[in-house]
Amino acid sequence: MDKAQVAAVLNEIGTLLELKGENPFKTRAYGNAARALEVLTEPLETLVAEGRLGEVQGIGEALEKKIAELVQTGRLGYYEELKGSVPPGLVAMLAIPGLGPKKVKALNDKLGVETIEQLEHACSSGKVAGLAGFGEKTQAKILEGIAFRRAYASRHLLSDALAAAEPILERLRAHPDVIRCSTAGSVRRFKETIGDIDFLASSRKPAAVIGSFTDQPGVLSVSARGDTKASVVLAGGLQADLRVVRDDEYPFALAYFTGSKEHNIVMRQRAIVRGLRLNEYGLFRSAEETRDPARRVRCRTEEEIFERLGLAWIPPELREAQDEFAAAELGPIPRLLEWTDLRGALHGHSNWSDGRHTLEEIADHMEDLGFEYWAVTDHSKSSFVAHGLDAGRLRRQIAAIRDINRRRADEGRTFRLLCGSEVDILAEGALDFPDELLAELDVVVASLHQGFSRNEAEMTRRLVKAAENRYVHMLGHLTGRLLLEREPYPVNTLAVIDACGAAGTWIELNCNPRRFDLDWRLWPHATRRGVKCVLNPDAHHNDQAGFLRLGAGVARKGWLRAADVINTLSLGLLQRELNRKRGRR
DNA sequence: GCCGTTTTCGGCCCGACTGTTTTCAGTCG
Repeated sequence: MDKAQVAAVLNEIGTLLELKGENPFKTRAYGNAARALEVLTEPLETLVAEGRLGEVQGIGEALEKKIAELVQTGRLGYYEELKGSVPPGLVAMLAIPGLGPKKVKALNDKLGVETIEQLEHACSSGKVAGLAGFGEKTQAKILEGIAFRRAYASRHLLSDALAAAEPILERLRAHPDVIRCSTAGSVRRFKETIGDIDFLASSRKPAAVIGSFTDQPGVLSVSARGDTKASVVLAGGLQADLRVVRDDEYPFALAYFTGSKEHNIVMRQRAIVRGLRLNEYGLFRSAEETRDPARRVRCRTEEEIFERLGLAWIPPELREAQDEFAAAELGPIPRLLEWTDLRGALHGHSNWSDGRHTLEEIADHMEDLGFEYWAVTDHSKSSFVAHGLDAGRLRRQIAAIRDINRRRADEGRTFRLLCGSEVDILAEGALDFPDELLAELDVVVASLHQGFSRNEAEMTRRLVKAAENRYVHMLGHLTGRLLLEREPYPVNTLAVIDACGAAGTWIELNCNPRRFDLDWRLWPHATRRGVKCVLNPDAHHNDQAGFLRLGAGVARKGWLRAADVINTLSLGLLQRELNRKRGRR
């Protein structure tokens, strides 16, 4: 079993233990261990084989044994026994708002409910309202939750959340009673998928701000509305929450509601060690009084809160309780990539394959946006559903691009299209075009589009072989995942990263919001191995140049700086790097 | 189940809200 599978089992054990009514700290330990595994940069098997698993923070004696059993045998007796003792439908019920482990357990114990369908039936017939601790409102809320779940997905793409958030934030900014406002939560942290959208505002008249929020266009229903807090459901099933605080509380509330939960826990622990107490209202000098402004440490910005806790300011994207505290203790966090650092992109499509626009339209649009270069990398012949190019059409496209560039040069314009291909990686890692043809191109992206059902060893071998080809500049969307749709194909990403490091091959961060592939969690490891990143929109339409802005936020989550990203280079320096891979000067 | 410059036991982040209660448990973020 690989670490992702082990982590999934540990998370599930945590959930199952919750449903059995176990000590909440024990159940949390499983979640913590799963998170610790996800960011390991050494192969899990190595740690297990060398008996060093216990050295990982969050993994003790008991979990070390359980994880070793999973890695070595692919099974865990404890897990199977536990799983057998809890009806699988109970886990699904936890996803219904208002239902936690205690209530689900009560429903199961007292009514024998084991599935969501049975729960719906029990609610409809009024049995749930009669239980101790339940009532009419809870029963109605459960029914509503079941219907909502059926109608909408529970998580959303970052791009959808941002598109919904921007007009709401504009409206807040324009409101006369709003002093400061921001998105918070996972949107502000640029998580690749989002549960709900959080907003924070400061005001002297919270009721007016709350009213404007719940009454705005696009709100389908209001699920909660208090004095300082409201929740609404937007079109598409997205939920949006607004908290309104006093302006002197704003920086504390912003830090608090940005999270992540795990990051906040460490922040609070740091406060406690310093004899302070941290919550969403402030940082306080007394352990007892947690609202009194007179005892609050004065901080006007998030920066000052971090400073008071012995830390440099941590950009929201990094607040995932991974390595940000260790880094922020040492001094300022390095300047992370900004999307405005990007000078162009190296993976995009035209209407020669499955893109929308002509070469001229692409050149004009990208030049207008201020880019210096843009690579056209249409599909190769094996991707026939995408109208992949054969050798003849590719050579004609090269000529067409050279012609466009020549005309621009004559007019004294510096923008250039680059000739490229997104060449298919075939079985056994062979490429869809011969090396002689690849050598005629400026840029080569190698990607997998077929044969996803091979096993991990084969998939890894194919990618490693492609990475070792001197004409391949980078691997495209390395794991093939489609967020909320399709899992990554099985591949040993660490081994592929190592091979890229050795061969000087770059790895793409595909900025299509359905992909964001390679995952941000792996970039710190890739950077340590000397692998450069390329931020690519994989654009099929000119509007998709905007994907680069989203991708830059995700790149920041991976601690990427401008120097780690190839397409921050000017055209001249880029061309030198493109040639260097091929052993040319 | 983990962890230790209060180290092998006794803690483990903390407050708001909701609905069900008559003093609070459960859920959520």
